[in-house]
Parts: sequence; C-alpha cells; structure tokens
Amino acid sequence: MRVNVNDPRAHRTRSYLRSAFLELAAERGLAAITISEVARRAEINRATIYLHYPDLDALAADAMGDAVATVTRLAGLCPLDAPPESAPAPLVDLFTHIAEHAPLYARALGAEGSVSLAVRLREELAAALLARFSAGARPTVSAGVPPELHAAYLAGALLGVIAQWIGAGLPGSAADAANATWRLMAGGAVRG
Amino acid sequence: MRVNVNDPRAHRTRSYLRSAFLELAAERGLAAITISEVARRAEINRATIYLHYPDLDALAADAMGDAVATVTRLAGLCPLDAPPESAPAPLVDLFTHIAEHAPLYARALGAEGSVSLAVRLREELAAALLARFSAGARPTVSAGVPPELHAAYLAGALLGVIAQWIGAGLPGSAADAANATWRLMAGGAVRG
DNA sequence: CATGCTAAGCGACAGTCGTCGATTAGTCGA
DNA sequence: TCGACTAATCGACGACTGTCGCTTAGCATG
Repeated sequence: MRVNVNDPRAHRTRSYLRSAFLELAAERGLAAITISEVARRAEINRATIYLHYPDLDALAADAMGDAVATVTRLAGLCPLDAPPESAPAPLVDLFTHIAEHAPLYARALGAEGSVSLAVRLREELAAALLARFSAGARPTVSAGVPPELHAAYLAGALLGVIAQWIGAGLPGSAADAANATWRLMAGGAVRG
Repeated sequence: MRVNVNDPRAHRTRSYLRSAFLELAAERGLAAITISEVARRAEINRATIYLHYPDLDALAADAMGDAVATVTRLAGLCPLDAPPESAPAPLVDLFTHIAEHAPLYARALGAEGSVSLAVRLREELAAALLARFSAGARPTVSAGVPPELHAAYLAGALLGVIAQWIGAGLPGSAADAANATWRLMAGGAVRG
C-alpha cells in the first residue's frame, strides 16, 4: 500500500482489483488464482498491483474484508450466558452467513485456500472474543484459564466446526449447526 | 509418487529430500523454501522431485509425517472421562511434544506456513477423535450433536489453543496449558 | 554375468513472480 | 488554465515452477 489512499485513481484501481479477485474466486479455488490473471481480468498492469498490495494474500484479505468483518462481528455479539439448549441468535446468524457464502469460505479455508487468510480470521475472531471478555461477563468456570487461551479455544473450535460443516455439504439447518456448537461450548465437549 | 516405493534408489532419494526439507525448515519459514532449493541441498535433480511428490506441500507432509502422527496418536489416547481439574497425561504429553518442536509447528501452522498441512492436521486429529468416539464412551452431554461435528469442534479448539500458545511464546508449563485446555473442554467455555 | 527395467540426470520450454527504471497520463492546487 | 505531483503503464530482468523427451546409470532377474 505505497500509494495514496485518497487518490481517486488509486481508489478505482483497488476497486477493480477487488472485483476481479472475487470474480475469479467464484470461478475457481483461491490457490488457482494468479497475480497475472487478476491483472488481466481487471485490465490493470501487473506491476501496478504491487503498488497496492505486497502479495496476492493481501489482495485476498482486502477483497474478503467484509466477509471476515461479518463473522467477527456476529461472534462478538453472542451473549456468553445464553442457555445451552439453544444457541444465541447471532451464532445462528453467523452460520446462516457462512451457508450463504459457502463456496467462498470453502475455498478460503480449505486445502486449496490461503493460510494467511485462515490465520487472520482465527486471530481476529479470538481478538473479538477477548474484547467481549474484557467488556463484561467471563464465565466463572474458566477461572485460572488465561483469557487469551480461552479466546483462542473458542475461535479454533468455531472455525473447526465451520470447516467440517462446509466440508460435509452443510447438513441440517444453520440453526441445527449453531445449536450443536453452542451445546458443546456451554456444556463441555468431553466428560458427559 | 509415480516411482516404485521399494526400489532402493527411490528410497534413498526420498530420504535425502526429507532431510533437506527439514534442514531448510529449521533455518527459515516453510513459505521461504523452494523446490529448487531443496533439490540443490539434497543434490537431487529438480525434475526428479516431481517423480516423487506432486508439489512442495506433499514433500512437507511426508517430511513432517512423524510429527503429525505423534499429535494425532496422543490426542486419540486422551480418556474422555478424566476429571476437569487436571488434564489427562496424554494431553500433557501432547503439549510437551509441541513445546519441544515449537519452531517447526510455529512455521508449519503460522501465517507463513502451509495450508494443506494445517488442514491435514485438523482432519487427521478429527478422524482420530471420531475413532475414539466409536470405540467407546461419547459424552452424554453431546446428545443430538453429530459426532463428526463434535470431533471437528475438539480438533479446532485444540489447534486454536496450540497456535495461541506457540504464538505467545509458550507461557507457563505444558501442564498448565493442558490443564487450562482440559478445563474448557470438560466444563464448557461459555456460561460459567 | 548379461539383459531388461526404470530411477535419475539433463537441458529446454512457456508461464509466473517480484522488482526495476523510464515514460505516460490523471488530479489537484495556485 | 497551467504546472507539480504521482498513479499507472511499459518493457525488461533473473529466479522459480511444472513439464517434456532424451540419455545415463543403478537394480534385479535369469
């Protein structure tokens, strides 16, 4: 990002690049997208891309920023004291959002996806949960558990479930998946 | 893997390639390793590598097979009915193993790591846990939760915690990290 | 030991990547 | 409207990738 963010030329160029990337991402897996191809599709010189993004991962992260923000926002909205029987509404919304964009998430988080994107999503998710802990009620059951580890546990579990759900072809409804996940989060996942 | 597995020439070549890869992995991040460099280090012709592995990820997976197997084995040994206060011994061993090979796991699972390796680890971990469910006691608290989702939840949570623990510089002891993780798994991670 | 099989070596190919210096052209303020 | 600034273009570079056909050489069987 060496160029001026406010220059309309730069703004246009980045917009074209994001659109071209998302077009290609809808057609093939993320791993099959090349810098050259994005440049051709966007009708932007290849060298110009490097004025805006250090690599393709950064462009992918920018193009998928809205999706990532939605996931972290919904996760951060979940009340931590909801009853174990039924998932809080934001968690259901989160799974609904995933289902609506399943091809994109499958490609971004699957074996042909992007490491840096997956790592970023996990870290931002953990950060959102950590902020939620600071802002209010942290479950008393986790006394002695470092909050960072606690947040990483939940973020990893959520992403693990999402990956499995997508990989299995989205069996059941979003509410079913959310309820099952919430039950494990609230009631424990071992020793029943 | 187009070549004969039993031919001593092929066996030697693969051994050289694995060693060269692990040497390079100890020196720099996985993302900074190239096929050409492995070939030079192993003193094997670059084209020959393609006779044994479709890409660098496959070579990485082969070279790190022992490490992955250790993690899945230890995870599969955990008794699911251990008391929440202290983690079962295999889980402590798992965190000890991670700590002993922290640089390798940090590079393999971090932002400069390998997607396919991370995905493979998560899937094999989930498969090991699923096998454990079939073999015996599945917690009754998870009634109504599909076993595949349950296994993915635990695998994701464990990898999330491991990534956080490594990223934070291995704070505390392996037993501390294992105990905190087990407490969340056994007692629930929300609604305390 | 001689012969057939095949792994490994070798050189070449087109394509991609990341970078560079020099040029063109779009923006904005005076 | 003119001029300074700078985003974008262009062509080129060395390096890496994946693949190919051909040759060399190590292994195993008779």
